[in-house]
Amino acid sequence: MSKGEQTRQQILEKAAPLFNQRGFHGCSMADVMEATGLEKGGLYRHFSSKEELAQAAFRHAVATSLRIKTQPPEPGATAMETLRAMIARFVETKSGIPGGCPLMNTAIDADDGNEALRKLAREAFDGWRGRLVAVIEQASEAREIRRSADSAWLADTIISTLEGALMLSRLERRKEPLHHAQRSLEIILESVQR
Amino acid sequence: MSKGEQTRQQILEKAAPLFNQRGFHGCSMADVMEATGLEKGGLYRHFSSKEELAQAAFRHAVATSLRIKTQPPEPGATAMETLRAMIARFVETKSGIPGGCPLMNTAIDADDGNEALRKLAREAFDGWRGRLVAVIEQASEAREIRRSADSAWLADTIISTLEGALMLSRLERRKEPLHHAQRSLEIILESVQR
Amino acid sequence: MSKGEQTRQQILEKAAPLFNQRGFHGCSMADVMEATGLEKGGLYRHFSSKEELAQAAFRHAVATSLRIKTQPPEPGATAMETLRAMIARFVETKSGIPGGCPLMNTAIDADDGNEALRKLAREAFDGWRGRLVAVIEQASEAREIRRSADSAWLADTIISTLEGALMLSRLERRKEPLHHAQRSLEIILESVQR
Amino acid sequence: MSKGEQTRQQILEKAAPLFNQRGFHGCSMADVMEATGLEKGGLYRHFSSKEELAQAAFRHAVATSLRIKTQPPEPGATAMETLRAMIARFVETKSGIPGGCPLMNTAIDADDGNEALRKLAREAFDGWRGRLVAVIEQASEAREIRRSADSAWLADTIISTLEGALMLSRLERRKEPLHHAQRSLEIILESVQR
DNA sequence: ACTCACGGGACAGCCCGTTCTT
DNA sequence: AAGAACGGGCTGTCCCGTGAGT
Repeated sequence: MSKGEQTRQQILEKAAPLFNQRGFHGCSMADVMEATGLEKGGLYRHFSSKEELAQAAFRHAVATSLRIKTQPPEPGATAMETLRAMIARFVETKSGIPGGCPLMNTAIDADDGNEALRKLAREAFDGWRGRLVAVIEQASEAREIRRSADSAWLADTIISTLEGALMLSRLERRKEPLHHAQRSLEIILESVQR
Repeated sequence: MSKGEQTRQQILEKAAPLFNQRGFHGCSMADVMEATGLEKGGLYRHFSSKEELAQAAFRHAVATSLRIKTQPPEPGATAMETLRAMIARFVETKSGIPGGCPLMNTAIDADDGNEALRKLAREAFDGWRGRLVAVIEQASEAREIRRSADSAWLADTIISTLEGALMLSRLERRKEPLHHAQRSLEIILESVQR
Repeated sequence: MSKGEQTRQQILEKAAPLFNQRGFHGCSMADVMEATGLEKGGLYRHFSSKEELAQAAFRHAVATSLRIKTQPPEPGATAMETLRAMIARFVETKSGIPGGCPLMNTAIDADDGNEALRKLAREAFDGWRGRLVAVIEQASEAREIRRSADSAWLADTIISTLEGALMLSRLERRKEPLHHAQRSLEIILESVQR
Repeated sequence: MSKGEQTRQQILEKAAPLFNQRGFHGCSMADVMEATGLEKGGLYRHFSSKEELAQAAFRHAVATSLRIKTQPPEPGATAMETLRAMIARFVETKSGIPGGCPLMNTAIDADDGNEALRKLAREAFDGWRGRLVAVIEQASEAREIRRSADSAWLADTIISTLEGALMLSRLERRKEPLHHAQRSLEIILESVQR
C-alpha cells in the first residue's frame, strides 16, 4: 500500500468515529486535523471537501461495523440459526465504532438536505436488509418457517426493532432495551416458525 | 398572555421545526432570526443562549408531537384497545412537527456531549414509556393480558419498533416500514393476550 | 445621518483607495479591517460580501473622482472653453483618490470574469462620455466647431488619450505623458474648430 | 532545445495568458498547474517562485505581442508609411495573447507594490517608444515631417491614444474606440507633416 | 420589547512553497 | 525531471453573543 493510501486510511480511521459521534455539522475539519495530527494541506490532499471526507468516513464506518456484525455464518448452521445469530450479535457486540450505529446516525443526521449522505445510508440499509432477506428465504425454502412468511416484513421488523432499541439503549445507557428487543424478535420468529 | 410571553411562543413555534430538522449544530441563530423575523436582540431577550432556546424548542416540539399522538383514550375503550390505538396513531398520523420524531432526533443529535438535551430526550421517552406502562398494567389488571407479561419489556418493544420503523420510513420515503412495525406489534400483543 | 450610515461612509472612504490601488484580488477583507479599525462582524454588517463592498467602494471612488474633476463650468464660458477646462483639470489635478483613475483600474481589473464591476466601470465611462458629448454638441450648435465634427469620435479620443497618458504617467512617475496628451488634444480641437 | 527548456517554454505559453487575463493576484499556481498539466514540483523546478514565473510570463507575453505587432517594415516603405503601418497593425490585429495588451495590464496590475513587474512593464514601454522614436526621427531626417516635431511627444501620443482606446474598446466590447483613435492619430500625423 | 451596531472567534477551503521519492 | 505528500498561513464568510439606543 502506497504512502498516500496509508495516510488516507489513517484519516478515515480517526475521522469516522468523530463524524459518527458528532454528526456532519458537529464535527469540524479542525477536529479531524487534531485527531489525525495532519495539517489542512495534508487533509485536503486526500479529500477535496468536508462532504467527500464525511462520505468516505461513513463508508469506512459501515464497513467496520459490518465486518464485526456480519461474520460468516457458522458452517452447518440452519438458516434460522444464522438469523438468530445475526440478531444476537447486534445485541451483544459492542459496535465496531464509537457513537452508535452509523447507519441510524447518518439516517437522522442527513434527514435534512444532505442527499449524498442520505443515499449512502439508504444503500447501507438496503445491503443489510438484503442479507436478512436472503437468509429468511433460505429458511423459507428449507421449510424452517412458513412459506407464507413475508421476508420483507420480517427483515424490516428486525432492523426497526434493533435500531430503535439501540437508540433507546444508548440514550439511557443501559442494555435492557436491546434485550427486550431480542426477546420480542424471538416471539416474532416463533410466530413464523412452523 | 402578555406580549412577551406571546412573542416567546411565536419564537418557539418557528424555531422548533428548524432545530428538529437540522439539529443543534445545523441550525443557526440567523436561521431562527429569519424564520421569526426578529433581530438578535429580540431573540436573546427571551432566551439567554442558543442552548436554552434549543431546549425550549425541544420541549415545545415534544408537547406538540404528543398533543397529537396521545389523545385521551376513547371513553369506554378497553386498555388493549387504547394500546392499539396509541400504536395506530403513531403509524398513521403525520408528525405534528416537520423533520420526524423530535425524541429520536434529539436522542441521536445529543448523543455526543450535549448532556442537557440528552436529559430532556430521556425524560420525554420516560414520559411516553410511563403512559404505555400504565395502560399495559391496566390491561394486566383487567386480565386482558397475562399477568406474567412484563410491562417494561412491552413498552420498550413498542417504542423501539415504532421509532426504528419511523427512521427507516423517513429514510426511504415510504410507509411500509411503519406498517410492518404495526403488524409485528400486533403479533407481540397477541402473544401476551390470553 | 445615522450611526450606521456614518460607519458605512467611513468604511467606503478607507476601502476605496485600497481597492483602487490593489485591485479586487489584491485587497483582502483583512486589509479593510485594518484600515477601518473594524472587526469582521462590523464590516459584514454593512456589506454582505467582499464583492458588494468592492462595488460600493468603486462607486464611492468614481463619485469622489468626478466631484473633483468635473466642477461646473465657469459661468459665461464658451463650450470650447469648458471642454479645454475639462481636459486641463484631468491633466493637472491630482486624482481625488490614491492609485490612479478608478475607471481605468477597474476596467482592467474586471476584464476577466467580474461582470458586475465591469458593468459599473462601463457605466462610469458612459457618464463621462455623455458629459463630453453634451459639451461638444453645445460647441457644435454654437458654431464654435464644424457641424460635421463627430462628437462620439471626439469624446472617445479625449478619454482614450487622457487615460492612456495617465497610465503611462503613473508607470513612469513623470508628468510628460499627460502634458503630451494635452498638446495632442489641442491639435485635435483646433482641427475641428472653424 | 533541451527537454527542460522545452517544458519551460510550454509553461510560459500556458501561464502567460492566465496572468495577462487575471493579474498576478487573480491567477494561482493551481491555475497554472491545471493549464499545464504539471504538478507543483514540475513548476517549481523551472521557476523558484510565483513572482519569478509571473515575470517570465510577462516577458513571454510581451515578446509574443510584439512579434505580431511589430513586424519589420515593408522594404522600400517611407518612415511615415512605416509609422502608419505600426498604428494600423495595433488597431487591426487581434492581440497575440488573450486578455488585452500585457503592457497596460501589467502597468495597472503592478501599480501597487510589485516593483519588479513595474520595472518590466516600464522597460517594455520604453522599447516600444524607442522604436517609434527611431522611425519618427527617420521621418524627420527624411524631411517627411517638420524638423521641429518632437519625437518624444509624438511617440507618447501614439502610445497613450492607442492604449487608452484599447482599454475602452475591450471594456465596451466594440471596436469604435480603436478606429476613433486611428482617425485622431491621423490628424496628429498630418499636423506634423509638411 | 426590540433594533442597531459591533466584537471576536471559528469555519471550510485555498494559497504558496518544501521535501521526499521515483 | 517531475510527481506525491505535506505544512502552515491566509481568505472570505458565518457564528454566537453583548451593549447602546429607542
